[in-house]
Amino acid sequence: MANKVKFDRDEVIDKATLLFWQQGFGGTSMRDLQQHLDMRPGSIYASFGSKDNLFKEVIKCYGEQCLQALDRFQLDASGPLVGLKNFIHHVTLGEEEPAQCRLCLLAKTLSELPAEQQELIAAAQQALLLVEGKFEQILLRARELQELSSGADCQRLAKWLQMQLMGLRAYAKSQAGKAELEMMIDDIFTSLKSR
Amino acid sequence: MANKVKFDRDEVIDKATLLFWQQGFGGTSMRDLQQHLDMRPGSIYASFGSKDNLFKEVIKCYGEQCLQALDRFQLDASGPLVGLKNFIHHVTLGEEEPAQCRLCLLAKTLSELPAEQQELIAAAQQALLLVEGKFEQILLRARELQELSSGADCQRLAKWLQMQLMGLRAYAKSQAGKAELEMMIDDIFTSLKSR
DNA sequence: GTTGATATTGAACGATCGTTCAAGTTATAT
DNA sequence: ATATAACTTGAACGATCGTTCAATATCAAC
Repeated sequence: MANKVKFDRDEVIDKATLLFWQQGFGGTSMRDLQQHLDMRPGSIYASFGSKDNLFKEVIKCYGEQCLQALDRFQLDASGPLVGLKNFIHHVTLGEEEPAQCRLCLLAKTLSELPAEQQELIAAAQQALLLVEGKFEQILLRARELQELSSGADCQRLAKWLQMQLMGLRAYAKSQAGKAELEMMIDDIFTSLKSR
Repeated sequence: MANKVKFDRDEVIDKATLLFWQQGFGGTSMRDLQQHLDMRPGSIYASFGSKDNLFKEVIKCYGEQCLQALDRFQLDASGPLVGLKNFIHHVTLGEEEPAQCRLCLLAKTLSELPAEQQELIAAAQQALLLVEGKFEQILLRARELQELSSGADCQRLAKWLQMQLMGLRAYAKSQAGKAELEMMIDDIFTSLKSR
């Protein structure tokens, strides 16, 4: 059934995502990609056009997968805030991914790219906005279910949460203490509820 | 008085810091440095040994300058927490530095470097630890002056503050809204005091 | 089986990377 | 003035960068 000639685009993008995530955009060479994707340069360029374009697709897929993961954690949890907390646990302390991937790829991208790479920066910012929007949706649902006070400004809380998550994941790279991260996650939700 | 032959080491390191800060370690080539430092490769290598070593000195100086800035803001402020807040205002919203420098160079370095660059990573982590220690000192003084509750765990609060600052500066790169950042800084100090 | 379209291959391009070093320049001491 | 030490210069090295393209392999259609 599987087409042996034309590669599986999704699988290739997943592998590229992992590489870029671990090594950054600038730190990942086309030769790295050739090796890990098991593709020759001509094939990569025929399919994606350029390293920039491949990365743009990676960013887009990564953002979509974040949204999907948020939805998945919502379905599996007893309430919106619990689902949110499980998601945060997963991205900061989850162990299936390599250690280099504790940082959000989108934040890492914004941190790394110079101002000239306008298109890639915009792609990462756009993906982050979508995640923030999903946060807001979830928080709105939490407010409806009275997990948050009825006066909570969910848009503001979503921004706050996004900022917290960026800080948490950056801090995880500087001080790996698992127990401290757990405490901080608890603190984040405590401060979230008291607004 | 000034020696015309031997360059001013501090000035050179400051210029290198700015370059690395704006472009990252990997994104800054020796030729970039040669141009901005107005030094030829031989001179740079005679003085610093390698790009890695130059960067290690940059990291060290940057960390020390952070500590000095924290002290300076303490002296200029009416109280410890006000000085801390002014410092945070300065690093997230200060306009003398280029926009690319909103991120902490140390956090940016940890985000960018691959695991193989063990020495540089350790240098950045060490500098971050010193900053966190200074935070703790300041918070302890705030507790003595009853700006914090007598039961406040200042070591934990220092970690919390470090994490907040990383998040704030990362978020500043994704959503530049100045008013939102102001609000978030207020929120950080509100949550700080209520512990 | 032959044909035409489509996809893959890998050698090669010019540019740029971090780094080296022999030659040249400048300051100091006699 | 001259010798010595200290420092700077810039061409050049091999490696690697992102990318191209003519040659080759594989597919579907007749």
